[in-house]
Amino acid sequence: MRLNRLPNETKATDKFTIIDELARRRGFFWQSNDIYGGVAGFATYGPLGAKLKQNIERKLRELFVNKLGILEIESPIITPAKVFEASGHVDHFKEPMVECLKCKKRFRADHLLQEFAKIDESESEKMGLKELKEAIEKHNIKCSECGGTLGEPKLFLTMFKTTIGPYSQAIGYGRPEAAQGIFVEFRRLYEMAREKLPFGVLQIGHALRNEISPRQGLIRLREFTIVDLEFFFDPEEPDCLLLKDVENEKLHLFLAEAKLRGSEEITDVTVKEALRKGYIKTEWQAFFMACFQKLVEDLGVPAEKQRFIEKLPWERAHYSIQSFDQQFYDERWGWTEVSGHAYRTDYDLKRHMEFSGQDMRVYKEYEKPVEREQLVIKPIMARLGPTFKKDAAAVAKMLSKANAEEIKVSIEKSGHYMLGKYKVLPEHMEIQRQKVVERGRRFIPHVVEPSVGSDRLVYVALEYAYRVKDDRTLLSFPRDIAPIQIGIYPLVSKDGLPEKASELHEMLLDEGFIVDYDEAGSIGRRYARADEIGIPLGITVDYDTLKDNTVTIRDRDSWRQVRSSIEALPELLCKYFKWKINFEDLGKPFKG
RNA sequence: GCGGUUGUAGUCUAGUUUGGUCUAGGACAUCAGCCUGCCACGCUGACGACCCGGGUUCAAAUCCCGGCAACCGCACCA
Repeated sequence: MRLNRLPNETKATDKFTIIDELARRRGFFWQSNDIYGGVAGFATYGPLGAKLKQNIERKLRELFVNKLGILEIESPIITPAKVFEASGHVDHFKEPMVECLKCKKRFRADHLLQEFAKIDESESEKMGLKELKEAIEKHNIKCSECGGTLGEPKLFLTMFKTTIGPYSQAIGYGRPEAAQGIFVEFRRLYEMAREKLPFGVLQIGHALRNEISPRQGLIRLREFTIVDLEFFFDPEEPDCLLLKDVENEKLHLFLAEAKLRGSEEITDVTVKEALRKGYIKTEWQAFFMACFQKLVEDLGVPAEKQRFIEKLPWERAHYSIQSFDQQFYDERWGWTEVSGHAYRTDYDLKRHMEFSGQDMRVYKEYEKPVEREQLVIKPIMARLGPTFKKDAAAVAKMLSKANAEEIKVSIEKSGHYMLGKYKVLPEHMEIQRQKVVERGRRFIPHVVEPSVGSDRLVYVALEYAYRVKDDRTLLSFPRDIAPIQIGIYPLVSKDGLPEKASELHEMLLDEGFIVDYDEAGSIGRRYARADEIGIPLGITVDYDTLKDNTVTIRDRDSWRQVRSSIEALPELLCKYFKWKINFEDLGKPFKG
């Protein structure tokens, strides 16, 4: 990611600062462990923030788990080292750094070699520390800032490492992504999906990344909540069954090809076009990108403030062959990631298959069994034995595994076949054409992975909800994510109004709404307080309520009011919060 | 990690240059009470802070050193 640069003197009143202050003051989030000075990269959610986050995650679950039938699991954060050795994280999730001995500037060792020694990326990535050191010395690379000598390259592993139990050799890592918790359970999950592809598994949970220098509040944390969705499909049947639902959605793509040209050109295409023109390699990936655009839109970010930026090959994670980052436009930080969309292919399952020895393949039956002729080599042990003696068994095994066509060609041409160091002759084997019936095939499913940071969604929702109206702050949350749904206020705190309002409060709580009761201060002040934490509706109990059991309902964003009877409230409010009706439908216009 | 700037109640801040009535002032918020008739009214009162640790000094919010944290820049960012 390239953050847009800001002028040196940032206005003290930019949105980030305001939201940071508001968040602390009203209890959305703040830096953890403050009484001990705090440490960067950890945040605590207060009562409102915790609720906001839950609501956003609930929305995500409604979309993916409830509507699309994606399976949700929950797996541990601490994971045995083996898992991340298999996943490639132990090798890749670290950065070789060198420090200039003179000016103390630090650089990525591999990047230096790419830049100054023209060693290509794939090569420099494979280098160990020694090789890096030697290469730096050989090419006489100096500090690009001050010309000073560079120190020893050192690796910085960005996973948190720990030991499991009292055994120091039992190494564990804090997971840097929730995805591996899904991959390692693939076999069971596949059974739970009734052994059918495609299917998806989602996990929402904490992940740990020991960032070198986290900043930007909720945007970059060392411990954060990640939502990983692994969607498994048959690479030979990559069609997305749900593409119809999104194919005409417009996506703003910032393609790698444009980036390479140094251009900031945005390609505006529909999902359908993006696939047809090959901008996005797999249908399911395009589908999820459209879903996430919609989701972020529903959190308050208009589509034109969003884009998908394609990662350049060397920017991509080790497991991905195509990645897009979903970004939103942030006033302070510029284009900022909310989600990543990686085509992980069969990388992870394949690696776990290799490292664990467990079969991660699925079996798919053909519609009709396929009959085909196959050349089969049958070793004749009676002849192999006398020729190869104690190696005979090994030769026979190799022979059965070898490419039959190749052997046949070789034997027809030269009368023998070289099987490694063994020379095998026609008499050692029988070459047969066999009819083979194949009823299905085994393969490792491919995976597209949308991955999103909950904390970033919370931040984006806050930033885009922030408004100032008549010098008053309000958080204009979409009504379905607002931490508190309804405020109940007696117009004045006397003459029985508080009692009546409390009754209404109890009643709405009983109906399952999240309701706040407030009788402190003037009515205007209470409205203002409520606006600042984004309560969508305010219900005021006044003197008429005592007479005819009606109340006023106030809209946070327009400050308009309608009047409605108390009995009608539960149903009306329920519909309102499900977006079935609008504010005006809640009652008759009212002028206070 | 480096460099620059900074660190005073829940929040924003005055005071730091030139050490001393600073027992640290104000505003907003919060709480208690009065008031209240639809958009931060007013009044009375209460709660509440010098980032942490050393040092210099008769005396430190103020000066010095170290740590921590934040912001900005560099670097990093699957």
